[in-house]
Amino acid sequence: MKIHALAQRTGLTAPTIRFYEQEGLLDERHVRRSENNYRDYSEATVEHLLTVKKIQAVGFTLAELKQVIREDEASGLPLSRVVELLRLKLEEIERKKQELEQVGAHLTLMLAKKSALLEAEQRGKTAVPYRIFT
Amino acid sequence: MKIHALAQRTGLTAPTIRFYEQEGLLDERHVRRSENNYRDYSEATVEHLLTVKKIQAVGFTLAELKQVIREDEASGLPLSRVVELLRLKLEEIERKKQELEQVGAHLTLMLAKKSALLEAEQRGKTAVPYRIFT
DNA sequence: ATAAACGGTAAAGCGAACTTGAAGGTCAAT
DNA sequence: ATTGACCTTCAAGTTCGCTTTACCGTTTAT
Repeated sequence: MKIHALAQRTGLTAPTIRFYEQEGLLDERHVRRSENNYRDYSEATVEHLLTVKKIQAVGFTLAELKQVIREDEASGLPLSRVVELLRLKLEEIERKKQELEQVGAHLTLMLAKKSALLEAEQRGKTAVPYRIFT
Repeated sequence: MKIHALAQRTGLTAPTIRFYEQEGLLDERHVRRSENNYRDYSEATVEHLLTVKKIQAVGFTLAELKQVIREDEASGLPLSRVVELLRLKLEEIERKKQELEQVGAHLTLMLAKKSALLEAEQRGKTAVPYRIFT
């Protein structure tokens, strides 16, 4: 399978796949070349890249992914380690969510204040002095 | 007030303040120079930068901020416009939160599956074949 | 035979928000 | 007078995940 076919199958683009290779997200067996120096992929690579996409989709960065792949190549990545990594990432996501919640709450407050002010202004027809965003 | 003092007061660094100036986040009256060509700031700039920080903290980018500052300089930024901007940003934050929620849900599922597998493995003492992260 | 479609490489660009580095001028204290 | 702290500018580097550009070789179809 040549690179554009693989791209089709995985929903990535050819440059992205080359970039992933360069970044070490594909190990030796996924980087075979045919006579003409074209990259030649197997079904296994389709699987591999789909897995990469999944892991990325749940919030892992490419650097973390690379690390995981290397750990797996080296020692087979025990299940307990996978569970640990998932737990850590889940905590990270939760933290981010909370941050957003706080920002949202803050924004909601600001909005309420400004809306009230706006209504007062419209009712009283007199411009109320205020600061932008405070 | 010289730049490091301002940095102290605002919790920013001097390079960041210079960068903000360069990016147009400080208008003329915040960019005075004294004899020796050192930047010389007033209390008003402390206020201004703290406001910038606040707006940034609720999710506006520097580019958006710059835009807001320019609108305000030009036409005084009507309250109705501020309300509109806040509303839009709040929607954006909500969207991001939902994304994180979906990712979190997905991660939770993966974690549950792997945890179950891990327990089975420990109980049965026989390594269960599995794929990392699937 | 030739043109389109595909493959290859290397390097640069993007956007966001800064940080860091190089190379120098100024000021306060000893 | 000299050290060290602080100021200046301009340019380049950082991180992330790609995309784009430029330029070249190969294969396939007509």
